[in-house]
Amino acid sequence: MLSSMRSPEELTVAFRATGLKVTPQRQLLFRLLHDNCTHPTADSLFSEASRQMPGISLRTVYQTLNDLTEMGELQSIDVGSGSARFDPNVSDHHHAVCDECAAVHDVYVNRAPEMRGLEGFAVADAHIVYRGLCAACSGSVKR
Amino acid sequence: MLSSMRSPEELTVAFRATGLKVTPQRQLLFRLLHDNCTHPTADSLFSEASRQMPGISLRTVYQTLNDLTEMGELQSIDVGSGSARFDPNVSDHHHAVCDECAAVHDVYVNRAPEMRGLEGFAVADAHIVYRGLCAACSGSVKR
DNA sequence: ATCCCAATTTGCAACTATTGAAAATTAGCA
DNA sequence: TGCTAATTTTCAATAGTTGCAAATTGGGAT
Ligand SMILES: [Mn+2]
Ligand SMILES: [Mn+2]
Ligand SMILES: [Zn+2]
Ligand SMILES: [Zn+2]
Repeated sequence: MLSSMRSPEELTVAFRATGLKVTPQRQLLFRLLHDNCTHPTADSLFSEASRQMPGISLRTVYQTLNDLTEMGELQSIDVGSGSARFDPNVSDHHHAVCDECAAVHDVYVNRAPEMRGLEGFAVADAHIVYRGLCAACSGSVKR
Repeated sequence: MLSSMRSPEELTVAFRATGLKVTPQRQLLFRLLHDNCTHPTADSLFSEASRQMPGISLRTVYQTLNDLTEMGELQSIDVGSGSARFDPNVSDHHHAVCDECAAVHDVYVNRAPEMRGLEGFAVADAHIVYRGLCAACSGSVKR
């Protein structure tokens, strides 16, 4: 059910097995993404990566994210915030975006909703984006 | 229920009442958008507008679309196709995007799905994007 | 019918997110 | 230790959209 990206160690093996090289840049990104539930953007990952490896290029971050996505280790999601968010949680789930702090949370729906207007449409995928205020932000309402 | 953008005539009155001018450019866009269920992009509207009014600028199209959106006459939707789609149907509904022809169809859901992971999240809005093959495209599958 | 001026349009530069291309570097094997 | 294909870096280019300033104009006032 919960299908998560493989660990840095497993990815190292998997990459080499496919003829892909395991570079320090890639290893760093494996680590930054592992168990990362913040739904980071390429740029936020680049910022953190730069701190740990000054000189790493944004292009490499994009490249690696795209590679991992093609391999099915990552999911690229679009919540309408302008830039893609990357998600090591590749299980079938949805997202809630806070209008205040922009945090992205996972949402699991049990049963698909009944819909009208999809007669004849062969649904391959459905993604729900909820917007509103997260628990932290709605708790700290200024009133 | 079905809340649609007002007619060109009604918008003309509404605009003037607000101190906004009714220019030929705006009138043209009022007409192009009225009853338009194609979920057009700014650029597709610009193309059609240019045909009827050579010289109109893309900037004006964006400006007018943004104004109408702020006024609640239009809805700007993001189905992940790179550019915003504008929808004169401002009722609460969802969308199905064809992976083959990129057409965007309206979808109405009766009952919201049960979800998990939203404890404490104050949902202000939810939007579902379905992807797959539309009736036309799944009918003409090449096999 | 004309004036006037705030609103609008236009033209174009700037901006953000992402990708393309080519040169420089390097992982991993022989 | 060398070799070479894979990777990284650099930087230009692209798409969609917005910012800004100069030129134009709708529509009320005269
Ligand atoms: Mn997620
Ligand atoms: Mn619609
Ligand atoms: Zn929040
Ligand atoms: Zn189709």
